[in-house]
Amino acid sequence: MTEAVSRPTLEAVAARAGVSRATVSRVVNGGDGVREPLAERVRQAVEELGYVPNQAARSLVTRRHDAVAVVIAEPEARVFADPFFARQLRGISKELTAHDNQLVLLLIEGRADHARVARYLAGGHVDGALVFSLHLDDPLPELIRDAGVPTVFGGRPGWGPDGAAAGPAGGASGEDPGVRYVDCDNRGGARTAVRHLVDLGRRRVAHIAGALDQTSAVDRLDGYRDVMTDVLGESDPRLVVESDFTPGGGERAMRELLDRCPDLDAVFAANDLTALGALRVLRASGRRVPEDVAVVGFDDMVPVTEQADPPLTTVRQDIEEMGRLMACMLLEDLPGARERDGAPAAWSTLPSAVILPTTLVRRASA
Amino acid sequence: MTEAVSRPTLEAVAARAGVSRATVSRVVNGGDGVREPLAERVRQAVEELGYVPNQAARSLVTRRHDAVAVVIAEPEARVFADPFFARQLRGISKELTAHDNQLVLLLIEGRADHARVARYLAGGHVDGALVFSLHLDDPLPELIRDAGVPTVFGGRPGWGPDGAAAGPAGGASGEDPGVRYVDCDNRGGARTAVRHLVDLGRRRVAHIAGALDQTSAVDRLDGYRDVMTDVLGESDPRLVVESDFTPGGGERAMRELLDRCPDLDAVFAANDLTALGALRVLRASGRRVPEDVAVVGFDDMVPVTEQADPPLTTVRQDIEEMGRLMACMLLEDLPGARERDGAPAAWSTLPSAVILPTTLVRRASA
DNA sequence: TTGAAAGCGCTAACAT
DNA sequence: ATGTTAGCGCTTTCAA
Repeated sequence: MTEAVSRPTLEAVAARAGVSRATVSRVVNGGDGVREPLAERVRQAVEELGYVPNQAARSLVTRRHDAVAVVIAEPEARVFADPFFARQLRGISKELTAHDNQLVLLLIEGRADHARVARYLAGGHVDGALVFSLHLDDPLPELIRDAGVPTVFGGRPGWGPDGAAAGPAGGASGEDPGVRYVDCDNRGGARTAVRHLVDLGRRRVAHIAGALDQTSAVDRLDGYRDVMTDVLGESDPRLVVESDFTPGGGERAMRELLDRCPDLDAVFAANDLTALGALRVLRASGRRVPEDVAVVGFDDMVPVTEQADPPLTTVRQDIEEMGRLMACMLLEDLPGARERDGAPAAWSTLPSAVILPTTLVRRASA
Repeated sequence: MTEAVSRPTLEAVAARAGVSRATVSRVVNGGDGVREPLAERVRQAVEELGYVPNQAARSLVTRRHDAVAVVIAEPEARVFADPFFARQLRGISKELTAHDNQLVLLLIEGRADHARVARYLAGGHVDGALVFSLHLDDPLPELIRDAGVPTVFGGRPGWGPDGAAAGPAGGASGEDPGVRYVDCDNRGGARTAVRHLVDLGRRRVAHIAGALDQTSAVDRLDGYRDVMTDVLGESDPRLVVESDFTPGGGERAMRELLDRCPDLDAVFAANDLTALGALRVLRASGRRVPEDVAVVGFDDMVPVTEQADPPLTTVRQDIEEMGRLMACMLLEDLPGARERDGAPAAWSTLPSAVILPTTLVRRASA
């Protein structure tokens, strides 16, 4: 193995530049308070020696790591079917990179991993955490709170006092004000979708819900119910089936729905993948989409929606932006954020929760 | 912000247990050479104080980080469409976790990021690197070599002397023996796929190749050609189109092929996503699959292949296992690997390159 | 503005 | 088997 030979230290650079370690340190960390000719000599030496600071030594004294953990707690299935996480990661990565922070990925596979992750976070190896895919019974939030690590959640956490999402225009809901999260306007997006179906003249609108132990699924269901009761005075429970955000689940749910209500004329699926499954079953049942049954999805995973047959009308959320914002929020919470980025007078602090808007993307299915 | 108060140090534990720091250190790191009653007292103290070792301090002296970088160099498109990376990451994560190593994710977006990543790796922040998705002109390998970090590649790197993959049964090809990588038997898998089509009686077998700046695409093309020349004495170049591993690319390629050779009776696509696009165009053109045109994909991304219409016959590779093996190989290269895992006498070293077998999964499309 | 010196928390020789 | 001690490479008072 090519073993890295011992890297040059501050000491070495100092010697070469003929200054003290302290001076080199100053130059390396922004160079305030070092006169130009000297600073230049130091930079020279750094360059020539190929000096790179030893992060461990630095962390030891600063107690900062410039690293953030990303915790993904999705047990199996969905992570693979769904480009969702790849997208979020991309957004997060961009933002972290821009601020010279590293991304430590923590994937949770099973029960034992919760403890492992909690220990890691509590161990002070990272400056903060970005946590995804919380399920209602998830032990993680509490463990994290105990760990005392600054944290931002992806998606509204479910343990808050209320089960209601924010209104269409965004703004934090009535949660524990300390909890920071980024989410899209699930409820509002769902309303838009269902309203669209209603505007198309559909009245027997079914909903294939996501896994209801996740707030996104709950909020979308609520949005669906909002419009249905608004329009019809009630929401027929037979038109709702809980599923799991996967194509296979979508198929099963669609069969169930057709069984119960063969005369349904529209379906709002909790996400695009579910819609895909529904589409297949509808086709197999001899129904035409959208003529007989109109279908709307959620997410707008472009490769999925555009390749669907027919191309899927759906509610778009900007997933990458959500990731970026999560990272942004977290970085803001970290000590030293302000100084490090040359933030001017108007240092605008993000609110405790950010709800991104959604938009309806019309394609052929509805 | 809930700010973590200063954690207990070794010193504190030592004081509480009434022993020296060295003794505590020994117990914490495996506890060899500490008599039981004492060791127990130390464990008590650790427990009571909730002591967690400071990784920075430890790294500073051991020069190890118990962290591995995963570098994904896919510019855009594919990462999102394809659950491929999620799967590999899962495999890697499992193996690293099992050996108490952390996963630092480095996503490469553009040209500037190469330098950033190289600097990071050279900076000695991680013990090793797992690198994916190399393209032929990629500057990364060289930068990494210079960085002197132990590295394992995902997929055969393209800069070696030969352009040929290993034989069907696996084994390293004639590369620089120092380069370590894990790949599936792309060429053999392609052969199996095309042979299957030929066995079905097809003779006008087309191939939609992947991006030919990646060895996986080249190897699959080679496998295709192997069989075609074997069966027909030649491989008609008009039956091959280069594409990009995406559904959209698959569509375009399929149209092109139908244009050139309307009488083709089979298609071997470089991956499942490409096959998906091809399927759509074939259907749109009024051709039945598999009656008129048989289609075979590559990868076996189950959510894709099973949901395809008709379900896709494909070549399966065990992606998660590839990830696991990559991590395994890297860990092996790291100093101290042997001692840390209680490896017995027969410490079997993985070969420099591992080629995993593929299997044909028959579904409805061929 | 620059330098000297004191640690940060830990491991690993070396003593005992 | 256990304790003592000397750093690992860096930042950060404090003096000059």
